[in-house]
Amino acid sequence: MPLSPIVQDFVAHFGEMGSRWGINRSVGQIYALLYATREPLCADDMVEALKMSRSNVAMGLKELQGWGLVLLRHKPGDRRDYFTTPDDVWAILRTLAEERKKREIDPTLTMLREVLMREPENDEERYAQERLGEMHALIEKLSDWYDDVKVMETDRLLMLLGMGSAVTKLLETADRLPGFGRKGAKDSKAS
Amino acid sequence: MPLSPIVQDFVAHFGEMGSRWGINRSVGQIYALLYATREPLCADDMVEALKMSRSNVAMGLKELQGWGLVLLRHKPGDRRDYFTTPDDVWAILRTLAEERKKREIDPTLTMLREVLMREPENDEERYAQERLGEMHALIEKLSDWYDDVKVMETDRLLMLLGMGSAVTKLLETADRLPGFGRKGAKDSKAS
DNA sequence: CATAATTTTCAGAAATTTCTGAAAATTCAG
DNA sequence: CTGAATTTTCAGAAATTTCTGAAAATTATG
Repeated sequence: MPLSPIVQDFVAHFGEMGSRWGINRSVGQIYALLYATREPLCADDMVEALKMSRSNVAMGLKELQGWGLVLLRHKPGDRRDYFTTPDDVWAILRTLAEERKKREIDPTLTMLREVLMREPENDEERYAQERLGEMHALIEKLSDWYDDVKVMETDRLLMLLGMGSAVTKLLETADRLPGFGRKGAKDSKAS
Repeated sequence: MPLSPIVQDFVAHFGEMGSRWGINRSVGQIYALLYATREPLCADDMVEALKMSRSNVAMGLKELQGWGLVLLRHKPGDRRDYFTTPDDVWAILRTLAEERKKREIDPTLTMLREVLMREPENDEERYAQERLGEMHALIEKLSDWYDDVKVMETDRLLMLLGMGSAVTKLLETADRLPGFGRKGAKDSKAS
C-alpha cells in the first residue's frame, strides 16, 4: 500500500533536507517515515513504502541507531525487528543536540586547545593564536551553557525558552539582589 | 611561502570538519585561512597557500560571500580583490546562525505548516498530523526564542550564557513577582 | 543440528559533489 | 578604444558518497 499524501510529502521533504543536515536522503526518509507512523515498521515495510533496496534500509537503520534516534521493537510470534522513534520530541532534540555537539563541536574544541598550547614562532603565528583563542573562548562559552541547559527538565527548558531575552532585563536587576551570584552558576560545572 | 604550522593545522582541521557542516573542504580551508591571517589575501595568495586551482578559490569565495562570512577589501594601486573575515567572533556567530536558520529551519517550518493545513483523510493521516504538529510546535518555539535572542547586544548575550540554568531558579521566583509577566516576553514578536 | 527466516556486509555500480583547466567576461589604465 | 590584468563561468575529469544485489552471517525454530 502506498503512503498517504501527508506522510509522503513529509518523507520527501526530510529526504531533501537531510543533505543540509549531516544525513543522506535515505536516512532522512527512513527517519521521517518512522516518525510519522504510529505502528513500528520492519525493514521490509520500509523497502516497500520508500522503494529502496533492502540493504540501503539496513544501512540507514544502522546509522539512525548510531544517532540514538530509533527504538527497536518486537511483536510476539514475529522474529523480525521493528522500529519506531521515541515519542517525546524534546527528548529527540536532546539526543540530536548531544550527538551533533559530540561530532561537530568537541573535535574542534580539542583541536583549538592543542594548537593554543604551542609556542608561537613568529608574528604571524602570534596573530593566528589570538584569533583561534577568540574562537575557542566563544565555542567553550556556548558549550558550557549547553552543558548547563541540557540537564534541565523539559518544563524548565520550556520556561527558559518562553522567556526569551526578557530574562536579561531581569538579570540586570538580579545582579543587584543579595544572595544571588552569577559566578555560582558559571562555576557549577567544576563539581 | 608555506603556511606556518599553526595556521596549517587549523586550515586542515576546518577543511575536514567542513563536510560535517554544510560546506566543502575547499570552502572550509579558505575560510580558515582568512580567519587566521591578519592581512587580507587575494585569490592568488590563497591558490598558493592552499594549493588549489584558481577557479576553485573563486567558487569558494563566492559561496562564502553568499554566507556573508567574508569581507571584500582593496589596496591602493592594486586592482585585485582582497578578502578577510569580520573581526568580531560573536558577529560571525550571528551571521552563521541566521544563515543556517534560513536554510535549514525555515523551509521545514513552511513545509510543516502547509501539511498541517490539510484535512486528514484517515486515521493514519490523523496520527501523522499529530506528530508533525508536535515537531512544528517544538521548532517554532526554538525559532521564536532565537528571534528574541538574536537582537540582544553581545554583552547581554554573554550574560545570558553565563547564567546557564541558574536562570530558571530565578524564573520560578520571578513568576511570583508583581509587574513581571512571562506572557509579555512571548507576545513580543507580535509587534 | 538442519533449515528457514532475517539481518548484515561489502564490492562495485550509479549518482552526486567537488575540482580543474580553458575559455569567456569584466574591469580598468593608458 | 585597446589590451593587459583580473575574475567568473562552465564542461567535463576526478573524487566522494550513496545505493544495490548477491553473498555471508546470524538467529530462531522445529
